[in-house]
Amino acid sequence: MTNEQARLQFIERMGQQAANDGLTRSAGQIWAALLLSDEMMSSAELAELLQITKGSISTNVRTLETLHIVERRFKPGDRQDYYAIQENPYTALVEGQIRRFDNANKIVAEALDGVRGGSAQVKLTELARFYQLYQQSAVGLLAAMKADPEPGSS
Amino acid sequence: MTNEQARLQFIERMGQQAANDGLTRSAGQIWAALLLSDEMMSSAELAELLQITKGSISTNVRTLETLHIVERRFKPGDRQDYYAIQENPYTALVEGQIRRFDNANKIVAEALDGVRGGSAQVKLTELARFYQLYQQSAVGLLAAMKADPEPGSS
DNA sequence: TTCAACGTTTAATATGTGCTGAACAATCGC
DNA sequence: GCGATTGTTCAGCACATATTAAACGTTGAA
Repeated sequence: MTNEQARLQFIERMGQQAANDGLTRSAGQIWAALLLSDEMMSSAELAELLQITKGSISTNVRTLETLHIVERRFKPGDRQDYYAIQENPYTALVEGQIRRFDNANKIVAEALDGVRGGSAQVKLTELARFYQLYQQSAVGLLAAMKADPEPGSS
Repeated sequence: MTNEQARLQFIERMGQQAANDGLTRSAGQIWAALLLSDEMMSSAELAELLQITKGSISTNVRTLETLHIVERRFKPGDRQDYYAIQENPYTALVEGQIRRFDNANKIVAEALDGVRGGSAQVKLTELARFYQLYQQSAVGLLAAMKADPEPGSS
């Protein structure tokens, strides 16, 4: 398999994977393209490479920005916006997951407050325990990632 | 808030949460209803409580079965199928997540094999490292859950 | 055998969502 | 100011998916 084929395949697979994780296929493809690129890329370049309209690039890049995966950069004297992968993109993802566990914990805690009944209490407590363990695990992961920042060569 | 209101609210919220996690709203509602119920429930009971047709109950219960969250039970001399939450429903969820990380790792590993180019190698290695750390975290969580099986009272 | 009850499957419908293409706003060079 | 370039927004369309309603197969009782 040529270098080019490997790149296109990776872009396609990241698109599929993103679509399974709540993002859009285009967002995953943009992510992959920026991972593979040595330089930051303009939206025109992304649109040409991925065969996506600039409108879709705009919206998808915005969601990747809010997820702190992609950041917008500028070249002096150049009106175009450029995009690149952020410095530590994955800590933000784990932090987002932790926030979601917070929400889940709230739901279960409120249910435990208001619901009476024998085995329901038991099973809700099990569910709450699961969410708490999962959250602790995510917090530990985040700490490990921050302790070992994988200092990006450059 | 009455006991009944708290139950309905929990069912509704679990439905929303499930819809955000790749399941359907109905699947989340069935899950919640079985969590709250002291006894196992028939599909007729579920359909009546959740206002869902028996067809939808059938398909959604099947997906919950394949996820090892719900199991099908029978009463002697009763032709109806009954459903209940499985014994340790959450270990199976973590195991599923671990399998998904396996897949992600494969994608990145193959990309690392085939892609040449300066910073791409670095960033792909970072991504691989992230997936590996995340997977280790999930494996640790699974071990913790199995070590502390939260022996369901009864 | 016949009928009733139950679970499954499937076609049709409804609903949500992503993408496109065009209109719009903003900015820079001339 | 004017035209060109760029990013954003939005209506319309296309597609995927969940739900329903009905048909079907199966099973058990009379």
